[in-house]
Amino acid sequence: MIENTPLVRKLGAFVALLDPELSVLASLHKRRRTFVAGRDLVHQGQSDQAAYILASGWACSYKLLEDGQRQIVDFQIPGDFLGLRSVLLHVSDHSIEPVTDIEVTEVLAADLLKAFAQTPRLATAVLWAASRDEAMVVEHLVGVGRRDAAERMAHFLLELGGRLAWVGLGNTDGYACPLTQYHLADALGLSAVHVNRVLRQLREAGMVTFRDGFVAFDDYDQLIKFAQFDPSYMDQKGPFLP
Amino acid sequence: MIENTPLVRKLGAFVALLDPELSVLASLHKRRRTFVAGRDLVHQGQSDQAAYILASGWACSYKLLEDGQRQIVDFQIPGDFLGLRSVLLHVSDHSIEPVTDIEVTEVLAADLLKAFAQTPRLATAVLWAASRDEAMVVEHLVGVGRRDAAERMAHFLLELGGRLAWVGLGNTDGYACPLTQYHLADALGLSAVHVNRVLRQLREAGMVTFRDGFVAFDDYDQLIKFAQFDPSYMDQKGPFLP
DNA sequence: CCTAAGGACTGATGTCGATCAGCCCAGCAT
DNA sequence: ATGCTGGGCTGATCGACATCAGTCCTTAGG
Repeated sequence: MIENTPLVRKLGAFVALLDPELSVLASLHKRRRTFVAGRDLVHQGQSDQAAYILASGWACSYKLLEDGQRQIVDFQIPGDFLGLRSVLLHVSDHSIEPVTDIEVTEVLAADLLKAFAQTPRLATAVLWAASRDEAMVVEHLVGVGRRDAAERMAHFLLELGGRLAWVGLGNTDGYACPLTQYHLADALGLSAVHVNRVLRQLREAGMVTFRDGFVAFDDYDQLIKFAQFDPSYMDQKGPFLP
Repeated sequence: MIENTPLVRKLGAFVALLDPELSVLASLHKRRRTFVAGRDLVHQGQSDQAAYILASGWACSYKLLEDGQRQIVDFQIPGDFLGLRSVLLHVSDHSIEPVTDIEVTEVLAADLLKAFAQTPRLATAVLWAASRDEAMVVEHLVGVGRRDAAERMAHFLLELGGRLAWVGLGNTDGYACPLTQYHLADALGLSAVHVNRVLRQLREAGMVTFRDGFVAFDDYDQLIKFAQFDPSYMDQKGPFLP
């Protein structure tokens, strides 16, 4: 029997992966490595030979400005690629920090490109996955550009919840969330102080409570409405490349 | 002789395209169509069977919020895909508006997927191109999240200049730019009023002048420094998939 | 010829969120 | 037991940018 990793689940949503593809995919999983929370595994500007697939834990990718400010671009949860773009572009345009201790499997650039050459359907599947990730970055951009702090926070917590539900780590009641308020601030383009106030505001409005590493949706429907959250772009469609 | 379109030039930067790939690419170019400025060619929520490759003119992709605000995610210039993500994800999560009258060639979803299956290297090349585009959206996100209005504007104008230079439509002196101040506002997450003030400020500082559809870099080096612009992520690397 | 409309531009006023300057608590190390 | 550190939390002040309310100019249309 072929293994059923988070990645296989993710890609399988787009193309019905056949045995040859699955075995190529399995052959990619090389060394298993672990990293401790807080110590970057990739630095901006570094040129990389390997990408990783996140097996457990949370990470975030971010960019640093010269004045020391940082913008978190995305959080990665199990099943996500780390540093795929770095490999394709030959150099990392961002840094990656584990939010918690994490486990990853290493994928060598050469192996990945070879795998694409051998199994075009796999390349298409990865392209699709990358598109979904990009759609999320775009949504993030819209939030930072055009939503006020509270809407932005609400939207962010909902999206994260959707992604987690998606890999079995959450539901409409809530989810475990190891992020600090500083992480939220850097992701949402706010100050940590203001993040705190906004969280209080949402809590007092009876919509979400984020406390002790747990996000609880107190009134899911109201929150969706408040955030103008459109769940459709996160819908899982069945495979359409047979 | 195989044709040399902007797209071929773009993809050729990553993989050395061979004759079979080039002919598959050529076979993608189906109907040629034109659209007039201002009338959307793709609507948010619409499900699409076709993507386009922009042959001439400028377009922009944007998302609309319920309250009527809009965020422009990216501008497309000749050689760029329009709506590639819509095709891959089966539904468009954004709208596309031609900024000027444009010419495009249509690419049918089915043809594209078939082309990927036949020529894996082409799929890899498109994945690479998509990664570069995503890197740009990420940079955009950083700007909107963490830079003040003037830096944001400066950075944006430089990046656009880089992309245009890249397809032969500009250089370090400046470039023709059909955008209105409203476009800039919607792209940068500012009000049109403030865009105007910021442009004045940059002009009076002797860095850039944007006037009458033309962006002139008055002091390129100073502007780069001011914007903390890192040109490296736009560097053209030679092909590395032989 | 006159009007309408879009785009650039400006001053006055208002507000959202940053910044500054702190307190409190839990866990951990000396 | 006593600091120290990281994270959560809070009030006061300040500033960047939005909003409002216009003017001016050019082009297009009746």
